Amino acid sequence: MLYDPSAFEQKWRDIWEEKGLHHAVKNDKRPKYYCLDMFPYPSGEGLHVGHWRGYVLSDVVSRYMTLNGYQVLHPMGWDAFGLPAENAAIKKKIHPVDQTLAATTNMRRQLKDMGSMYDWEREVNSSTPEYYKWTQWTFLKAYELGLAYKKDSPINWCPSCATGLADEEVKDGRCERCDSVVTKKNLSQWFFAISKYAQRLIDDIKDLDWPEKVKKMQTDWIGRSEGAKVTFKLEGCEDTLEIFTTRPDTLYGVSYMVLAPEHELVAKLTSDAQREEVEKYVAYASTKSAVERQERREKTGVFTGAYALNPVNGQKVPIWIADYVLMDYGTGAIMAVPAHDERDWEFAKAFNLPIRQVVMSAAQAEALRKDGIDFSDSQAVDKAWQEKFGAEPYEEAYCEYGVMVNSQEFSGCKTEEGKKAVIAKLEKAGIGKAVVNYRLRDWLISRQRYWGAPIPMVYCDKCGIVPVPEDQLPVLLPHVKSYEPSGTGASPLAAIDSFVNTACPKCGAPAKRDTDTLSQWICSSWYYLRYASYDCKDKAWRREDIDYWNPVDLYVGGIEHAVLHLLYSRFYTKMFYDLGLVGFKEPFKRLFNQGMITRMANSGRLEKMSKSKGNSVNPDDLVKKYGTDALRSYLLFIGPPEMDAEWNDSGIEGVYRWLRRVWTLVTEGEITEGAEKDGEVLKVSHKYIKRVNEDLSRLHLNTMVASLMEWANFLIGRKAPVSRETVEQYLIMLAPVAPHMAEELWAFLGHKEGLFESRPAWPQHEEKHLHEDDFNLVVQINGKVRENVRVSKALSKEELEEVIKARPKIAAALEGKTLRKVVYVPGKLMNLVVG
RNA sequence: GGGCGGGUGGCGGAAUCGGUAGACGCGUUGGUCUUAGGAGCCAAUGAUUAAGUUCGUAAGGGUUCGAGCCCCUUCCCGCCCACCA
Repeated sequence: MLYDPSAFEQKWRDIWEEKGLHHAVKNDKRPKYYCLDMFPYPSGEGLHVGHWRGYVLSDVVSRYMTLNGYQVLHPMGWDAFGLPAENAAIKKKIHPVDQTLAATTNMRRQLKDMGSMYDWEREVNSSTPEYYKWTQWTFLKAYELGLAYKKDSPINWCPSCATGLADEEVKDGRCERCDSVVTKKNLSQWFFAISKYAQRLIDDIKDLDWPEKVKKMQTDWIGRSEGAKVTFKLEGCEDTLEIFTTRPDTLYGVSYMVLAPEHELVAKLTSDAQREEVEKYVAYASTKSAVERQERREKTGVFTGAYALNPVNGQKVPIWIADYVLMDYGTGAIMAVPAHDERDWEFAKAFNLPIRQVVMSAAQAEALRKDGIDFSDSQAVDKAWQEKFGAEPYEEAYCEYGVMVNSQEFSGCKTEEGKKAVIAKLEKAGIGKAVVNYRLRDWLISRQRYWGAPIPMVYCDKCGIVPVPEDQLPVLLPHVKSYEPSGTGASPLAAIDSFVNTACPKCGAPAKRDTDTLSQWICSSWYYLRYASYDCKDKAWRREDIDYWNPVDLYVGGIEHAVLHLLYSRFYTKMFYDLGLVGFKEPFKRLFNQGMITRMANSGRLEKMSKSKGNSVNPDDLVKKYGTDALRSYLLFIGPPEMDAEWNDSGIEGVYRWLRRVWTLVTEGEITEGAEKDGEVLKVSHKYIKRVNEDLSRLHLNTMVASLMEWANFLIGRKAPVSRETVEQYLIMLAPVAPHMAEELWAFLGHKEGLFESRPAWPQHEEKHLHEDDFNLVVQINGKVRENVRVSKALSKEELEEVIKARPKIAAALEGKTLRKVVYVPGKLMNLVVG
């Protein structure tokens, strides 16, 4: 029979849909498995084969789990709000609602063509009022918990997207979406206090079954560092200056201070003589974007004319301003220790500031120890160090740990211990304390764009900021013709009077709505909960639904979300946990990041597949030519799923041929009824059953397909009848990869009920079939393979030695040599070491 | 500059533990079938050699009976972070 996938693939998709096989229902007799794909944004360009890679992987797992008796939830939906969708709509001059509808219609059709077992009844679309009503509700919950606050501050501003951005959305000083250089803008904006959760986000990630790379990226992004806050007195001024340092042990080496140009004390401190120069520098620094800052590595800065006093030795040190100190990290001010910090070193060199060494290297300490210096006598240490090393030229900053020197009573103390000792001294004096500082900053969630969920807040002259009561949700996004961003920092919604003007929910007086919309990252921070309780009308979710389905067992998606979506979702889950709304602290138990599909682009380089780069491959054409099963198989076979893989147009031919050969074997070969009786077939089949199961459990789906190919090659190559049992085992294991063909052949074998409907037992290998009396002994001489000998497993090492020594080839090699050693790896290899 | 991955035939990639390097597939070559073949089927396919052999996992060194795998040095590619005090 001819292998013609177009003749049956659609038929089976219709049958699965008709019978509701993909609809996940709670079933307490079966264990549940929640397999989730990161939902895509509805792009007018549709899906290319790069998108399919992750979806095929999650579908194979879902189908595998289904056939293994699990109740599987495998949903799909649309991350429809947000910049990409809105920009696409603007470009096409259509309304985002229409653009979304057109794109989802096309993409849903494409996803159905994949044969994925998505439960379409649970489909969500984040841009529908039914969904964003609850997105707004999550904002109110955050507000209720004190996690949402409004702040007037300089924010990341993308001039091209005309909206504020969260720190996570800025990459290399550029907008993550459009690559424009990000600037700063002063706006009053809503933030989520994600930094309050910094420690919990670090602690709980450790136990997750996630790629170490992602865990590390996220942990580094949160950026915990331990150190001290130290208060410096200022000369001739009542104010004090607070700094953060991770090296309190170098406090005696401070030779100047630096404030960020934006620091609030700058104006106050600056002397009249320096004022003009300082103001010029502040103005200059404010115009520089993050990108420009990176381009110029030479240090710049200006002396303020003011001095601070070192709290431990009273030394007078000059205060400078420089843009290498960042306003939004630590306290926006540092103590500079050029001898032991590279950046301070460069600055001190550039401006000829003093450099004082207060840490000696481990080598220097060792030399002093050899001289018999008593490290508990700090004066002796200072004296000895001065005599031996004091005159040594100092070529660069010494940033390692070592032993303190020139540090009064701390000299001779190891720096690790010195940290604690210095902090203790500062604490006692009330001018410092140990603190933990995080790099993670609060999450900016206001967007000055139209296509998002309106922030459910009202401003009343009398009552101030008033949250919209839950029963008045959703705050509907008005349907308007003109929605382009204003670019001024005001949201397009601000120009719509009927939207802006409302009554205060508290006092009823005329009031105004917040006109910004919520970042689309909020929509995707809770959708995995909505899938579990998709039909709940009066709440975001029913507790019993999420108690059954959540957390997600396997989450599949791209690594680009390592510190965006995945961080936000974890934060949101912890917030819900604190509110008692969910019973778990982490949303995704296991994470899998599929690699990109690359292909030669217009640029002449291998690049990630995308329509704009001119290197995308449309799955629709391939489905037409080879069928869905072949495309699915090729996307698995192309390489290790977690690694990038290069698309090869002729690669799909290979898997297509394999499927066709299997098809021919079943439809044209002779199949004997009943169990497998041929010992050779049993042995080989069970070897492959074992291999396929191992590959599946480790998600090595490329070698899983290779194993299935080898198994088929064996069965076909025998040119002998195959038993029904073996064929059925093969089809069941093929089913997750090529479900349509597996079903069609299952029916061909006479089954009345479909394969996925009846869920036949998943094959497990039996050790007894794998047992062999003989094995291939690899014979090596001095580590080089000389021969392969078929021998009995019953033979001892000594007996085997006799056997191989009798082989002419080996005997010849041993002739005239002394046998020094025999290494035997039982059941595998024997190495004769001769000299 | 820092961190994390990688580097294996003409190509994509195999190789659970340190034990036959190159599975599987593409491509190529030859054969077969055919009116035809850009279909199918069969066979060969790391380099070298007439063969035995020898050489081969980015380069160099080390540990080991034995190294793609472990250790050291260097080079190249990718990703992430980047003046984070």
